[in-house]
Amino acid sequence: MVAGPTSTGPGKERLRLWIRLLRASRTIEAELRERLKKEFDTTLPRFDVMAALYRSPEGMLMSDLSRFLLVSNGNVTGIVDRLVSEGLVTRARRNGDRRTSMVRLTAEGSKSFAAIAAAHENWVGELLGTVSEDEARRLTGMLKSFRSNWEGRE
Amino acid sequence: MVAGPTSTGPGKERLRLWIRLLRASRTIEAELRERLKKEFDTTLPRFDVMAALYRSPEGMLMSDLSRFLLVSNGNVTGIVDRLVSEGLVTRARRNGDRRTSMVRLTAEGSKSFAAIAAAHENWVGELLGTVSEDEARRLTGMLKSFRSNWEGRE
DNA sequence: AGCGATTATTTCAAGCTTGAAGTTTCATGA
DNA sequence: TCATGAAACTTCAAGCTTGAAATAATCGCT
Repeated sequence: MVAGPTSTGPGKERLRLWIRLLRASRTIEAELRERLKKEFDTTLPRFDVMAALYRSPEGMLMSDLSRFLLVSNGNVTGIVDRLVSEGLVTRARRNGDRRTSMVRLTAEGSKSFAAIAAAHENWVGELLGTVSEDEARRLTGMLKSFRSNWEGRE
Repeated sequence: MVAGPTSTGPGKERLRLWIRLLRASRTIEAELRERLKKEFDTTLPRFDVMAALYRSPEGMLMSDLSRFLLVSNGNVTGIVDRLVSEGLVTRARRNGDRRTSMVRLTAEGSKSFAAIAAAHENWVGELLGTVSEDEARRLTGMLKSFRSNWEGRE
């Protein structure tokens, strides 16, 4: 996924884009992962789950989480298990539907996340520092239109 | 890594870009992974290693591979182990430095990769079909300049 | 020659990830 | 009511991933 196209031709331009896209996100992701580990002794998947929950104080279902984070159900189960055992989130059984449980940040989890998120935002600002504000806006715009087109496919 | 910034402000534009970048690459990556599995019964990491080797008929060292693919040494060991056991690549001990071995595609591996790569290129063309050729070129350009700035940091 | 540092690689534990199979609960229509 | 199917979730095996520790071979220096 990281090697480039070996020749020129019609479909090559998009392949080139894909390679670049992947290398950029892997590079940044690796750097963020390393810093999360070193500075906060946590991981990217845990951060992702906490970020989602932070936006939803009322809580989220397991299936909400997996849909939002673009990962499988079984995956979320494991990550939430670990977060629960660390006291950062809770699974609250509901009265209505006993199959489901609302996952929420604990007070400690919320406090912990706020601190990590602040550092995270600064890191991203630093790592993407060479991209100008204007360029960032244009890139974001293109990626956004890609996304909405994607969602509207059969 | 997938949730968005919750407020507006100075550093938010790059954070927004990062979120979009990550969601786009995860989306495409998931689709490619699924197709590689279904159509060719292989995985993205195996494909990546084979793609790197395909570009270097003379072979690559394990450390060349891990550097090129942006993954750890131990990681490559496992993937190459599996490719060797499938008869797709070989580890050739060298006369000179007995610590190292040249990893090469076998004839079967090379043939197999060529077929997969052709399908892969078509998939990427399809998945990024909504991005115009011109947009693709501009996006690639921005990502390329990000990359070269990145490499030039201390 | 020999010793300490460096380099290339493997091994390992812990955690992430998927997809498939299994469990429990709910909804629906005969 | 109650069976049948759908929905929410968990479990599991296999593979990916990292970072640290262990091995082995080479290099540089005296």
